[in-house]
Amino acid sequence: METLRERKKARTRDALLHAALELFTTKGYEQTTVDEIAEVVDVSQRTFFRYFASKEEAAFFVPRLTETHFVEAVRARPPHEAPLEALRRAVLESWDTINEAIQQVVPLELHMRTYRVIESTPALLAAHLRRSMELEEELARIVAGREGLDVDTDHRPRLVVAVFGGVMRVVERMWIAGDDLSIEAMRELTAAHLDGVGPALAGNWRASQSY
Amino acid sequence: METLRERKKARTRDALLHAALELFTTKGYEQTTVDEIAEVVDVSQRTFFRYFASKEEAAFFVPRLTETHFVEAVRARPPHEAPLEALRRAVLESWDTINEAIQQVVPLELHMRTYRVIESTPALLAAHLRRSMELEEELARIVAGREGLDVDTDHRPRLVVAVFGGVMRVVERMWIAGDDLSIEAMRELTAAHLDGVGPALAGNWRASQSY
DNA sequence: AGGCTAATGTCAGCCGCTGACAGTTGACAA
DNA sequence: TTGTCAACTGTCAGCGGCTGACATTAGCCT
Repeated sequence: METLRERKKARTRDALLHAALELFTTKGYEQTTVDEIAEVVDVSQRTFFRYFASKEEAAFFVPRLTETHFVEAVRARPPHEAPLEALRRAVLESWDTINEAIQQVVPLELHMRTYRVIESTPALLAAHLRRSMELEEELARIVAGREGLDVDTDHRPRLVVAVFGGVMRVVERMWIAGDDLSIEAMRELTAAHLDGVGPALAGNWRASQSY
Repeated sequence: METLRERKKARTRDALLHAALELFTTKGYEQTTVDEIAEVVDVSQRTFFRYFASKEEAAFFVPRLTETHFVEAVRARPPHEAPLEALRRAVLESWDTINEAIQQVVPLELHMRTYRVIESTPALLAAHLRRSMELEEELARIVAGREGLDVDTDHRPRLVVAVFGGVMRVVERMWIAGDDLSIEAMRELTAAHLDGVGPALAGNWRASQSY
């Protein structure tokens, strides 16, 4: 059974998150002060920083959820799949199942708008890229593990992951720039672009020699 | 002939830059306050911000020089070279000629140490990655221009550039992590790694079909 | 009911950064 | 050389993100 205190905390956090994203997407990230966010929820500014380590963290709360969701999907892939194939299936699969997880926290449409803000706000874009880099490092280790390789001596895991990450970033930008902000549109873009690079890199590593 | 006023300005800027980098590399970027930097040079904090738009900008002053140097080297490459080949030659070439340009502003060794700070300071790393992304966009357009392609319809320019950028970032990290901080070491790492990926992507585009 | 602890508010303060205004110093012509 | 103009600088006041310390409130548990 969930205690009252816990429910209250969850409600405050959700309210803060919702207020923050709503303000970010309407008046812009930089134009929004933490005081404003706190005022909407009617708590002190100090309380905001007890829930979120920084203003930035509020913007990235949902993206963090989708990340862990995706990484788990990658780990769950059968080991016989080629690396890029496993990554590909994991993204597409997680796109399908992430919706409900997101919507329990924030309206999907608000999340979409937030992505646009992230991409168009220099400070947030920078943070996003750094996080992507950390994610790629994690993925490289997973891929290396699947293939029985050492990520420090064999560079191929990092290479595929880098290519994969590069494609995903391009897809993100196209999705955000386009009109259709639906998950289906994202699915299609992802599939099409990954199919494009696939042939160039999806060879059977275990049989081929390294470079 | 250079006026006294201009010389004074240049001297102040150099002093601020030097003091900033020296402090960043000894006590760390976050631990260094702008007041401290200004105090070393014996100017007001306000003056610092008249020379550098932000504390960050001081850290990236020299990197910005090397960037423009490199981009110009790429533009100068003969158009018959394949894209990746042109990029490869441009980096290696600019490594050789950038030294003097740097040393006119800051001791080379201080610049090296600064790179380590950038890579190990989250906020700086994030800014560095964002700048890399902007640079890749510029390079993609240059490559597309050379090949007579439209960067918005044909994704191959962005792909090579992304791969190139990915390799360069890996090389940067290895160089910084290693003991040999010389330009020669950087040259070797760059050459070796680019030779590795080359074969996989250096085909003759104009003859081959797009995917 | 009352003690314990988690959650919150308040306050003071640091740091990055900016606008406004005044004072100083170099440039340049009369 | 001197006086005028423009550039450079210092000072000050203030905003916004963020933090530590301490007091207060509110839920939990016996």
